[in-house]
Amino acid sequence: MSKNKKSSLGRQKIPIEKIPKKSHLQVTFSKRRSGLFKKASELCTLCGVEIAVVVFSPADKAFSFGHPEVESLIDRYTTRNPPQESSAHHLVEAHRNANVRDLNMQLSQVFNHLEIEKKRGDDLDHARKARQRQFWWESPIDELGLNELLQLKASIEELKLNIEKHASKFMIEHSSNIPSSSLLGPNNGLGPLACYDTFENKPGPGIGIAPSIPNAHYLAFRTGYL
Amino acid sequence: MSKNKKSSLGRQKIPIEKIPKKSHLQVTFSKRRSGLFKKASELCTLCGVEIAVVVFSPADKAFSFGHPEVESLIDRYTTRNPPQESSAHHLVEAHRNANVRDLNMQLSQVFNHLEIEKKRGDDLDHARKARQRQFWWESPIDELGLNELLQLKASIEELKLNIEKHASKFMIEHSSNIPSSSLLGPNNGLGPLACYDTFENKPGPGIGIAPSIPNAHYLAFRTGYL
DNA sequence: TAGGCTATGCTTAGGTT
DNA sequence: AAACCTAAGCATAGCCT
Repeated sequence: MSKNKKSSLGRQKIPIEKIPKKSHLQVTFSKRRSGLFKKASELCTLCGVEIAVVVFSPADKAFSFGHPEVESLIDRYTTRNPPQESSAHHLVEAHRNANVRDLNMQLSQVFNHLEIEKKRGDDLDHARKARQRQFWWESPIDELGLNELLQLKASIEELKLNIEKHASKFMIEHSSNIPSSSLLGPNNGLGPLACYDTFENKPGPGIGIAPSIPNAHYLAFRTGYL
Repeated sequence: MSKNKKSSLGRQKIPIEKIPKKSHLQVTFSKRRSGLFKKASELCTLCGVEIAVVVFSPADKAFSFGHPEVESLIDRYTTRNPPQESSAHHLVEAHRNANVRDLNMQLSQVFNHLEIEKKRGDDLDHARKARQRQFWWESPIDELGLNELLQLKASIEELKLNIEKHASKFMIEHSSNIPSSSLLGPNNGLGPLACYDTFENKPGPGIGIAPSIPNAHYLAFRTGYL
């Protein structure tokens, strides 16, 4: 932010000769390669011509750019294929289109995958944030107000009773012949929890960020978070 | 030359799309082709790499640049990239007219984005799974075994007591002058929960997925999930 | 490693010859 | 067409994150 010190000297002229420093060379190769490909693609688009570029990196890795496809252009170059309307050309053309479609397909697939992944990420993130908002009673206890504490206590009492019922049911089912219905009624185990619904959706007056009141069902028995 | 009229407007921006006017197109093709070859040769020299460029003009004439030679590089390229057209037949017709430059760019961009989103999704998902593993008692109650139920009940009883204490503390602090320490001791509110540590890390025998036992501290007072 | 930034050097659109 | 001119637009070297 000083006025007398430039943050950069800007582009400096370099001699067109082999760059001695490896790291430097690597950066230049990367930048100029993409620049070259961009120029090729622009020429391609502006003039509607077909271009293939193949570059072997310093590490001998092959990079290529081609419209339509490197292979078909190479083919055409080596065989000096005349254009238009010949059956051979139809094959080449078909191959070319096939490659274009292949690229399109890859793009579609990857794009779809991206959409899915993005949505998944968004959902997970949103759910996490919602959780933090919804389950305020899981905050440190010292941050809870009296109202929240009392509600939490009530919920927990109900929860405890429910746990006891289920424990009893469990013991009965696994240690005697007394049918559980005789103790617990026809409920399937979720039924008893219905009573906790009265705790639901009751706004918490003490805390602004609390959109709802905890209920024992959610506290311990919600099946999933995301 | 006149003093109030510039001899040239200089380079003007043009959209990267097919040039409609033939004469313009021809000039541009010529200029940009030589520019492209120059760029290629510079990259060649600067980085000591091998490059082949093949361009078919609008009149379908072949121009090429190559170091060392186009043919040898083509040879090298083709031997390393066995042509695969098996996937070519699964392709969608809809996008066949899109230009490859855009597709390549989109593909790269989308792919990069995908990598980022996927990693984000994986992280969130992993955290969620870790949660589910850690807080097994939040599974549906019917999936808990007797042992888990009993432990849960015990934890909840302790939790309830703790809640009551805090509620009392809260009421006292907000309605009288009696210091909370006289009722709760010097603990900061988290202290009393330490006793629940005995519940920790005791493997639940009934459920294979239960790596730990709940304790009231975690059950209600953990501050974050991810 | 990859991207972003900035100031220059380089390329090139639009003319003219 | 091809060669040259001008100046605006782009590419990119060096630095930083």
